[in-house]
Amino acid sequence: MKLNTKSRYAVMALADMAVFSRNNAVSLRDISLRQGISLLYLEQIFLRLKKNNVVKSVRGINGGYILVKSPKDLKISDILLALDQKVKTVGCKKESKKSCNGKSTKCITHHFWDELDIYINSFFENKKLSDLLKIERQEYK
Amino acid sequence: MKLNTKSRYAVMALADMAVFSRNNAVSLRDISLRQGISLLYLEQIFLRLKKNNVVKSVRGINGGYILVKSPKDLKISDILLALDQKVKTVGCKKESKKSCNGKSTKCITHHFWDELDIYINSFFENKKLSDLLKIERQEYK
DNA sequence: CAAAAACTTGACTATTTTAGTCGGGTATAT
DNA sequence: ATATACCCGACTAAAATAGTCAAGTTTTTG
Ligand code: FES
Ligand code: FES
Repeated sequence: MKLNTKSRYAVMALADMAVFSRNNAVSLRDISLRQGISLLYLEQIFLRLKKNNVVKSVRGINGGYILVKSPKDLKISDILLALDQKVKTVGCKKESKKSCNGKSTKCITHHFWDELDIYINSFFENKKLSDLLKIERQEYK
Repeated sequence: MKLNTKSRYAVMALADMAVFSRNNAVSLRDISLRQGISLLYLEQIFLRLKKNNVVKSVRGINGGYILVKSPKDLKISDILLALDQKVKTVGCKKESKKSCNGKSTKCITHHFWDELDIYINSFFENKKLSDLLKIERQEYK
């Protein structure tokens, strides 16, 4: 049960922006250098963040990205959602008639995993980007 | 963020045992038929459950497996642990000096993922196998 | 004893997912 | 003009996953 790097880097990059932007756009190049994330990979990630309205872009020479919401209002779940990373610990969909094992009845553990999904998602729902910064600010210059 | 099938099938199979054993050993063949899980795959899973003392085996003709603890006392985390599925949402190890991005300092989001891991693990720590059955019993014959 | 049921074990493999890279754009400030 | 930085689809190497296979051993029962 691992988070993929895309989600992790997204959160990392947005946290970086929250720390280093002073109301101006932050370029991916800077984020890449500070956080040690491949620039090309960041581009791919920010494409989706932009499409899902988490950031907006400024093109041209002093361009970069800007957070749409303030870190206080940006839920971590918004970030994960932008990257299709809704937590779904098992493949079995709530809606579909078919259960995970192909049978028509739900498997014996179905409800349990549902409960787990809700539990984890609520963690991400209740955390804001600003919550990360509070804790890390002392350690990180 | 998905659970692998090994862990899911393990929980499923043990729940099956809890329901269908009447103090006698339950054969993998029966579990396989009831739950629709490949027998060969179950063998692989139970090997580990046995090594980690979650079940014990009875060989020979009316053999099978028996839960070591009662469902009331068997934590879901014990099951996951037996399958090396400790929840570790990011690759970065607590102990190691190296952080996830290869730098010597921990990344800006490190603490957050730590918190998440603890949160999720506590879910598994606090759930017992018997908790699954309570809920499912009505739905499942 | 023989045969069948059921556990034991390591190795092997196809498929899928992940974690990126690449190439060729377009917009804009100076 | 030109450098900087976003834009976007397609591609790929490597790792993880989900499972199979082969070749056993042990124990019960007829
Ligand atoms: S039927 Fe939903 S998890 Fe198995
Ligand atoms: S340094 Fe630990 S998660 Fe990045």
